[in-house]
Amino acid sequence: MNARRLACKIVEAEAYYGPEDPASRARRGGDLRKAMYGDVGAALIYGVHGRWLLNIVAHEEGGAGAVLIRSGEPVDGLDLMRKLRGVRDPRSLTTGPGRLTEAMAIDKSLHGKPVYTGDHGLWIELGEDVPSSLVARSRRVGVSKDLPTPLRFYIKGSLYVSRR
DNA sequence: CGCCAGATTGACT
DNA sequence: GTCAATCTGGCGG
Repeated sequence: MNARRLACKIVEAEAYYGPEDPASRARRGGDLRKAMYGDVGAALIYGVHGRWLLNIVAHEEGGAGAVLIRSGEPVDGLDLMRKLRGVRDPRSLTTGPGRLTEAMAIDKSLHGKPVYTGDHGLWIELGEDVPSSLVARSRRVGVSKDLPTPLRFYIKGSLYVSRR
């Protein structure tokens, strides 16, 4: 096992659509908008409130959108995560979008990289199947202008979900 | 170049 | 529960 590998299981995510979504960054201009229309499966990383947030570009042909990775359950490299975060409690390591990126050493340098290959330091693998009975949904967290549709998905009962 | 909103967090009452 | 520090990207001048 590679001591430098940092791994966690994604337990919480949110969907963001294109310009029709009032909370979407595709609504504004610039590089973020371009990225949301760009290659599906690319990491989309941007800063808010002094933190980095990890998204994966996801949309239909010709559309725009992304999935925000909000929370994870630490799997590998806990010691290094503790060092990066400066806390010991596993629940405060990767629980929350800003905490997750800090614990996993994710920053803007990984922006635009595809997450389905591992040759640049960041990748996502398929894990075990999660029965849909274990997936709960709610409205998005921290969004000032949310859609009426619940677009946050998380694993029911997981201790590593940011909000219950 | 300055202003300001924001998909957050941690400290505090 | 409340509140302010944080800093990047977008946008106006």
